[in-house]
Order: sequence, then structure tokens, then C-alpha cells
Amino acid sequence: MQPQSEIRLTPQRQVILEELAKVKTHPTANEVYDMVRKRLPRIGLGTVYRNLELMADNGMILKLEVGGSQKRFDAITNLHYHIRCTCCGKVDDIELTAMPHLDQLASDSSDYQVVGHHIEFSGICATCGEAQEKAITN
Amino acid sequence: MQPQSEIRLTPQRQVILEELAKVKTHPTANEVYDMVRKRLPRIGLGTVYRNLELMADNGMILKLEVGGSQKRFDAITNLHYHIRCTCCGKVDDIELTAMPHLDQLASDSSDYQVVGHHIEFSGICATCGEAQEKAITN
DNA sequence: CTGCATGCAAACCGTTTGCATCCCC
DNA sequence: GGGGATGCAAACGGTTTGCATGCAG
Repeated sequence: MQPQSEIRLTPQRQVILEELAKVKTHPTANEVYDMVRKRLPRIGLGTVYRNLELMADNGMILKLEVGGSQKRFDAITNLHYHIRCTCCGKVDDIELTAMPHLDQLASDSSDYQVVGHHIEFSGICATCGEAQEKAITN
Repeated sequence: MQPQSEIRLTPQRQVILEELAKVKTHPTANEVYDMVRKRLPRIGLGTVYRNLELMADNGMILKLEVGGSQKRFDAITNLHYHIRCTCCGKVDDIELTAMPHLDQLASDSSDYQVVGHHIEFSGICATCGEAQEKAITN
């Protein structure tokens, strides 16, 4: 997770990093692409994918492999957990103290070299919940 | 999670269910397809996808939305956790007592209606670990 | 007879990759 | 001038879907 090797901070990479740090959501690669494109209209989608991947490998950002078909990215790299709306797919942080000791338990009860864990809650977000209620009362 | 509506148990569905129950791994849709095809050579991949989805909606099986690009399916539907090999993608069960109370905590600290959670460990499985060591000592 | 289920193939979507060009060192 | 980075477009892998046919109730 620590930097493997210093990577050159090209304008594209810098903008990707800045835009990612700017939001508290956990955008997909495509959403990052849209954000970045406003500042660098000629950037290619491939470049965004390549650099997100690269920066995740370097520990500069976090690649969230959550449920749903798309990967999401996070500028906050310390251990924290997420909740995903099963309705709209939105992903939010969950304020829950990290439980790094779980890794030890998992290590004891398996023949894996455990490197980490992630907890993903699922639920209905406030927005989708309201929409549902409206649909029912109609 | 409880059965929404009884679904008809066609031969295809029965075979899918049986084959899924037979293995302790967590096969992808394609792996299920391969298993089922040995008994029903003319079954279509679309049918497998449609029925896995349907049976998951009915709570008859579990759809695992773990990291990696593919969904996996599990005949064991009670709450339990998993570990995924970051090297080969294999998914195993982790013997760790379920912590259903986490849902309450998440509920308290968010504006979601929490419906559940899943813990996914990541690590290197025994097979991949050995392969790595061999590669180094060579 | 009607409707759901199937097999098949084409479409789809997110992601990756090959390649020619560009730019920094 | 050389090696990595980029833009672009084509390829890819997993999944979904439309449609004609089949079969159970």
C-alpha cells in the first residue's frame, strides 16, 4: 500500500487527484472522467482509467471494489467502511470505528495471508426512501 | 429476502440449484453454466443468468457482490463472511461469528435504512502463496 | 389457449489495450 | 533522441435483452 515508486505528476494526474479530493462521494471512473473533462476537455477515458489504477497501486488513492458493476475511487485512504444504496447505487462513508483486529481473526481461521478487509453495508438512502414512500401514498 | 412469490421449479432451475448446492466454492455465473451444461447440454447462458438472478431475488440463493468484476453465487444463505484471493480471485468462507449488531450501529450513524452488511477479507490463498515463494527462490 | 420459460444471438456497458503521436528529461 | 504519457478507437469480458419457439397448466 505504500508508494511503490514515485510517479510523475503530469497535469492529467494532478487534475484527477484534485477533483477526486474535492468530492466526498465515491465516484466511478466515468464520473471522474466527467469531472476532469471540464478542466481538460481533451483527456481520454483510457488515461483516466490508467491513472486511477496507477495511483491506486501507489496508495495515493483507494480503489473500492464494492458491490455493483462499477469500481469506485476514494481520495481518503485510511481504513473506513461504506454503505451502498441498493436502489440508486450511491456509496457513502459509515462512521464506524475501524476494526483492524478482524484481520487477525480471519488469519487464524483460514490458510490465507490476510492483507485487509472491508465492510460494506447495504440499505436504502434517504432520497430513495422518500421516493418510495411517495410512490406508495399515491 | 423471504420468497417474494413462488417460482416454478423447471428442470433447468432444479439443476442449477442442485449443482450450486453441491459445491462449497462460490462459482461465477459462467462456472455455474459449465457445471449445469454437463447435465443439460442445450441450456443457454442467458437462462442461467436469468434464473440465478431470480432465485437470488427469492432468497433461495445468495448473490455475492464481492470485489472483482464478476458476481458469485452461494447456496448457503445465512449471514457469513468471505475472503477473496487478490491473486487468483478465489472466494472462500471465513469462520467468523456473524455480527448482526453492526447493522444497528450503521443505522444510528447514517440516514440510511440499513438492510444488511457483508465483510470481505482479502489476502493471498495458500496455493498462490506457494507459487509466489517458488517464483522467488528460483 | 395463454403465459411463462427457454435457447440463441445480438446488444450493452464498463474496462482494457494497441498504436501513433506527443512531450519531458 | 528515448521512454514514458497521452488521445483515440477498437477489442474485450461479463451481463442483459429481444425475439421466436416450446411447453406446462
